[in-house]
Amino acid sequence: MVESNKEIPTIKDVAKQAGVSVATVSRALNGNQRVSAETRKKIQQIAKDMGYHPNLIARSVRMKKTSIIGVVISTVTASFFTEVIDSLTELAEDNDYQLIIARTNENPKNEKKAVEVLTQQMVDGLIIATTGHEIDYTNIVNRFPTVFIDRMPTNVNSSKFDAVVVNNEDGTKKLVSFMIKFGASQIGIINSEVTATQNQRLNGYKKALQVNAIPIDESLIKKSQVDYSDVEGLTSQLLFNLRCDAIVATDNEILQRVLKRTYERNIKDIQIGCFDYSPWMQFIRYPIVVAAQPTVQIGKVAFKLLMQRIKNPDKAQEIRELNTTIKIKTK
Amino acid sequence: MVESNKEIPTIKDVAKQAGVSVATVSRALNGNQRVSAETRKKIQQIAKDMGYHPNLIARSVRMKKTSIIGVVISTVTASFFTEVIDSLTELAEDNDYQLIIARTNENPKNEKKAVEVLTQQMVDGLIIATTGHEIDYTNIVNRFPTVFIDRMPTNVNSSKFDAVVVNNEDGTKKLVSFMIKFGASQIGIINSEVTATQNQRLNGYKKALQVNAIPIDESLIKKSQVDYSDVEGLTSQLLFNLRCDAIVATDNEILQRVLKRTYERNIKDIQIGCFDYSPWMQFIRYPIVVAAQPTVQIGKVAFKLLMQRIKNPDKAQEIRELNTTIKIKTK
DNA sequence: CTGTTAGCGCGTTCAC
DNA sequence: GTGAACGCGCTAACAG
Repeated sequence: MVESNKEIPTIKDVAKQAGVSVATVSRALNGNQRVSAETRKKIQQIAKDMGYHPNLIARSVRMKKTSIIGVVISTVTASFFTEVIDSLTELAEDNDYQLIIARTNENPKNEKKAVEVLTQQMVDGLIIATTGHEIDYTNIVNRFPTVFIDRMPTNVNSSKFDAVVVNNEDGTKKLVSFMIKFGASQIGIINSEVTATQNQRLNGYKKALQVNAIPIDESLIKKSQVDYSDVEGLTSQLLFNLRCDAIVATDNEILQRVLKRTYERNIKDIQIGCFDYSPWMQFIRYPIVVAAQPTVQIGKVAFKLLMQRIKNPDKAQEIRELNTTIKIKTK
Repeated sequence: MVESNKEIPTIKDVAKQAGVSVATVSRALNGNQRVSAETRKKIQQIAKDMGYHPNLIARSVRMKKTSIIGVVISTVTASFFTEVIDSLTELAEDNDYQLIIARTNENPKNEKKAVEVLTQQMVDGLIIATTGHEIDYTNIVNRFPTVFIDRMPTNVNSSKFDAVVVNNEDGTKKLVSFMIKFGASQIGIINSEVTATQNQRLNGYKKALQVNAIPIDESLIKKSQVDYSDVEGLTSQLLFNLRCDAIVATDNEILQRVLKRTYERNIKDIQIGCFDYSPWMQFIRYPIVVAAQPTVQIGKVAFKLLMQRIKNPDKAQEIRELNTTIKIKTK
């Protein structure tokens, strides 16, 4: 067993080995300064031989730039967020940034803690999917370049931030209109009421009914518990008591529980509407209309806006609204 | 619009405001030293009023401890990895660590780059799902506490690392045995050959056949392209030319393409075997046997082993092998 | 072209 | 109990 040297060489070690000052090493390795080609070559060789790599943390405190972006999301296990993160990760790699991801599980306390830790880490910027529960982001956005995604903050007395959101209302509106076109007449909806997003989706449902001259029946509108424990029961109500021929599930957690019940009860004919496309949906028994969120695009726009604000913290605020795409599986 | 002060207060600012030295502020805020209760109270109050938070980056260079763990995985979009990451995130939160996640997309070049960047960030430890393509980790594991997950490194001349892997061979062996028990006799398998993991899964398939006295027919063993472009064609071969009544897909990417073809061709009776459970699987038309990997457990064990090695870098090597759990959907 | 000096923000001697 | 001085590893300013 080779007992390798555990010490990590510093710029000082390289300087000593090369018989020059640390400043010269720094310049030689960072390229952009004037150093004789000869000494540069020599220093590069020695650095390589010693396995020297600059300590990015030390550089960060000196440069007041960490090249780290803090990302705050609800959970990594939801496809919407994994896809956004995947998109952000790719952009980060291309631009030499690192991502630190924190999750809230929709709990404002976790969100506060997450933002606090990230700012203490001196991140160069923040990308946040806020729970929106009255957290005051005024000081944060004034000090750190910040882009909100998915949901707008509700309580910020500053315009020094950007945002990229999805037109959820329009999404459900298109969604439900398609379902009606495909023959649905008694359409139930189950949402979860946690976020503003969810309410927007409900509004879209109502608008679609209005546009199609279908009266809004409040008994067809169900809100589930935050832990989704009652979704299956609500599904039964919609199916059997209220004779629905179609159900809209406003997110995938709800959708899976709806399907669990309809499969159990061996329901053959029902139309399903939902948000957030997953490739698994093509194997579901029913016709299904999906409002797919532009996750990759959200990542791209958020990253771009963040880069711009990092470059110019006082630039004008930009709020971008993106649209969903409807995907249809007709049985 | 309130124009808030953009400057982030440092320990120096607090000291000046309180009329004490920075040393006293540091002591007062970090608790553990001897400071008069009076001045401590006062300093804490002032710090709070000023919105002071310690600069963790600066602290890191001083303490030679970043409280950051680097995680290297294949992709964030695969459920196996998201579940492991979710588990790790929870443990990190509980222990005041941050996670920086880098992805390889199974490309050794990306892996090398990722590890390089993370070590330059002076992470306190590494958790790595290596592509296993001959990367020499000797120097890395000698310098940084490292735990490998999912796959063992192939080329390390040191035992200063730990690992937690899954018994893939046993997984497929159990999986296929169940399929046989449920009536399958002509069982095809499609795997992707990229990683050692995949080969182990193939071996388990062969062992299961042996144990059940079914001759191994090499023509039923298919390896797909890395981009999975030929999976659907291979599925057709297994179905129509080779008359399979069961197909094993060694990961979810393959599985989805197999299903795509069987649905297209309106296949009614076929048995499916696969790795990595997803809740969506309960809505698939066919009987299905899944070897579920213990993702949460993998995260827990990996984190624990890492903590132990951080505490004692010279401790004895531990290689943990965990088992899959079989989940069955009988139509 | 290169070395010396200074300082980023912090925690820790070592005096008083 | 408190302050002055030092150093973590690095880059930038100023000399020469």
